[in-house]
Amino acid sequence: MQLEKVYEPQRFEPHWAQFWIDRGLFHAPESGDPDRDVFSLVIPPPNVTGSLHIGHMLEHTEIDVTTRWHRMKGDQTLWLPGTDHAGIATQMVVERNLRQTENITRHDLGREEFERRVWQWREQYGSTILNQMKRIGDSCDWSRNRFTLDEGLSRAVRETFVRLYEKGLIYRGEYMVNWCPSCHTALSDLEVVHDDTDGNLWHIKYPVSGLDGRFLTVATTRPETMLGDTAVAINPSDERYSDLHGRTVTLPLMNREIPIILDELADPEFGTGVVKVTPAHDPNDFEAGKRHNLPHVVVIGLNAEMTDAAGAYAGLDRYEARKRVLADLDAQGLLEKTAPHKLSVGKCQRCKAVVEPLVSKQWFCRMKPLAEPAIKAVEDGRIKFVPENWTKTYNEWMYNIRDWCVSRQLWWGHRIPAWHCETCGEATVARQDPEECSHCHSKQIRQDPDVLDTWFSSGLWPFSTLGWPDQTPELKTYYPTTLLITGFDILFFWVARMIMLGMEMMGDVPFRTVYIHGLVRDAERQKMSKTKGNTIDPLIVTEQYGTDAVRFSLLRGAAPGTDIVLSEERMVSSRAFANKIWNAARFIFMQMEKVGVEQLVLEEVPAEIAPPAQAGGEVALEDRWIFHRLNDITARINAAQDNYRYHEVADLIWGFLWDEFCDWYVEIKKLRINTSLDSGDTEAAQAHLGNMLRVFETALRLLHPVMPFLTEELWQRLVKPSPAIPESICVAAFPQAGAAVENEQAASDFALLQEMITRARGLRADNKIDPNAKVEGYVETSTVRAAAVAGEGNAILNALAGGTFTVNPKTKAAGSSSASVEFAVTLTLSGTQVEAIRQRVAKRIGELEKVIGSSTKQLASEAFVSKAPAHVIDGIREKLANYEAELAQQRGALAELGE
RNA sequence: GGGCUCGUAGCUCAGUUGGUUAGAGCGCUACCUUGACACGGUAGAGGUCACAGAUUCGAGUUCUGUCGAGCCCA
Repeated sequence: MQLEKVYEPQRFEPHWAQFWIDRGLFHAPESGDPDRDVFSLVIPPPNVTGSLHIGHMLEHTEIDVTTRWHRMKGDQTLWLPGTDHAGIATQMVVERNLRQTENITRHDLGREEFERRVWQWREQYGSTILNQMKRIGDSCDWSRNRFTLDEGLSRAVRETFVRLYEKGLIYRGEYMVNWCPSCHTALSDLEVVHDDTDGNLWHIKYPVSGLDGRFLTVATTRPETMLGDTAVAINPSDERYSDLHGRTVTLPLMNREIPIILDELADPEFGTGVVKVTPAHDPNDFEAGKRHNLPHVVVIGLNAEMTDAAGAYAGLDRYEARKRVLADLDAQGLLEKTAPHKLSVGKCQRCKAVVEPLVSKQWFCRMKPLAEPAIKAVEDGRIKFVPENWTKTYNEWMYNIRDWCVSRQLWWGHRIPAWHCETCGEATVARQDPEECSHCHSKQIRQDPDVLDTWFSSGLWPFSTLGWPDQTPELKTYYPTTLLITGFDILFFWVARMIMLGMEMMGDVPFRTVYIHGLVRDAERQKMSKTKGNTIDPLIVTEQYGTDAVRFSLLRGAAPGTDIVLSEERMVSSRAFANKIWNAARFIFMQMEKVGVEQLVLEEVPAEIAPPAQAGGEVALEDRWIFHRLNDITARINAAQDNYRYHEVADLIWGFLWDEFCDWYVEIKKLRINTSLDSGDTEAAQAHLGNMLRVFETALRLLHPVMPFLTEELWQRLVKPSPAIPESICVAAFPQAGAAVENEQAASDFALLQEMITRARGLRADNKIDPNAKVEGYVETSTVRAAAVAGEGNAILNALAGGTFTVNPKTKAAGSSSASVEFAVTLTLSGTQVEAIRQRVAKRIGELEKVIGSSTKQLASEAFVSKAPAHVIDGIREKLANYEAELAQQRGALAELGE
């Protein structure tokens, strides 16, 4: 079988993506198998309006790697996909569409027709991201795809709302909320983003009534709200104003008498110590207003325009009103000063409009009682955060939690299941649409027009997607889910709420571990954003470099707790790695052809690594070594997977395949197979090839979770299909380390051989020998082991160092040498360039003297010898002896050169 | 104001409980188109681990402080 010369992922990725889905390889059965562990995970549901961005790609890569690893380990594995309905975002998209195509608003259509249009839109575009996920190979159980507005999930939302209402955890009332004047809805605190902005602090003089010429100066950042002032406050302890207690001031521009109240709200240290109080337009003032029974004067309306109560300013936009108010105050000599001031301005997360604090009637969810069990679940370890320092952030927020405004004035979402009675004014909250008021039995009821915050339904995701409120087998099998992988930006929005609602509704945690991934940044460590134009489109780079290379690039940076730097360079090098593997396979297939082996025939695909076969009567050194190494990285990769150390998984497999397998093992097998065939020993050639195939096949399985496409393509070509063999590498056993091939002796012997080869090559380079020229030389050994290794590895040394080396010859010709602890390798050369060698040897002697000095000093220290553990001391003694042995040899070599 | 994270090779980053001469990728230098691969090979250069103290026989790793960068909450 011939492979193309260069790795071209576009040729096979779409094929395998479809293959996995067609064969149902990611399908999770509804019931548990008592003999297998269960691994379950729900996707952080992407926004239905969205398309895949690089952040998703990272998140999905980490999820997919973990999921594929568990599946291959034999766990009963479920990755449940889906999308959320994204109330505001979706409504905005469809409204924009209506405006552009038909020049109408949703109000022109009416609620019912608008909702129909949104569903229509969703049918047409809502699967974009799901299709993209299929293309990049996300190993989801697509038969369980869910949407937050599905019938079942809507039932879950309704059940939850009613239960919480019945427990008194949901209430309705007039409170100050964050109002987005552009989206026309209330927002929760979390949906408001704060921007530090340059503004002004305006000092305004309010005349004190009855004291001619006496003023109280207030400082404010929002002068337009003064029109709604119903008091000014001073601190009760502030002696500057103690004579004004009980008096009133005249509100400028409005000529309204308002009281001077005593309240802690006024900070004597800040500004003049006097603050204006506008209960209808500021959350702190709202509270103060409650304390002092102050009236509310609403001067800014839902459109951010001044209301009739604003008198002469009625109808103006809030910022226009600000200008006019300031101008008028100035004209009356009441504007004392304007000082630049930095302030934090709340904006709508969605549309960036400046949020207006307004009093309105909304539904709230009481958080404290829900937070308690959620705090406890993390405290006692039933839920673990990775990295664990997120626990602190989580606790911080949970301990200071405030009630959650859950109603939204939108048309797209779960309608609040409450009916208001026009007769008695009470609300009926019910699981089934009621016919009459449950309080007075009036038929004059109508449903609350509001919908719920999208996060309310997302908060139920880990169990609503499994069928709750029905007690389904899936719920029993897969809840609590094993793991959640998500970003820190939705820790409060989503993770915390899932924990609270999971504890409340299910009586158990929604997941046992929360892995928080980092942020993808560009090569300059900048956040990626559309406005900066530095985004990397995963679909484009996937086409360019291959999905596997993009995944690999992301993973290599994904050390827990760090951000991920992604650059073209990285993807280029990952693609180079993929190409390297591709070409290793290409070489292997060529050898198979040469030896007459069509495909790798396996009786099974075992998890544990079995010992290599003998070739020519013995197990070759390189086989003993590579199987040991394979076993070692298998153990390390499993451990790294277990601890979400994705960067380590990637690095380990890279190092093994490139540095050990390709650079050493394959080079040696090249020699072995050729030698065997040249001498007509087909059996030996087959044995050598067989071992190489087994190592490669096992490595492909180790690599599969990380690079699913490339490994599937090669595995399918390599392994001969049979009923005993899985139909895909994605369900073949993940390798497990065992004692059978552990061989520390082979590891250190091979390392010694590598050193001989490297030193011989170094001599070639130092002496500027033509890389194609064959050299002559010899190896002298000072230990029994080194002699054995040099003997067994002689052919390898000759091949890889390009020459003929004898071992411990009786007569030695002069040449340039490189000496190590256990051996010296010498090139016999005519016209040796001694100086280069001399310099290198001298440098090495310097290094050795330095470390010998520090080791000797350390061993001479009474404190060290008496307190350090024995193995550390022994280690240093041994090392010191080695240094000294090598130093003696180096000095000898230097002396020879000097002659 | 409170909290979190980071400062290690030219660049981007690893370095799990303190322990023998601190690693990788990219970049750089020299040489090599050798029948898997130039998306390659071989050899090499490059680091006072931000700074100052402390603990310890021993600190990139622990503690305190300083400086610098970023993020979250109020």
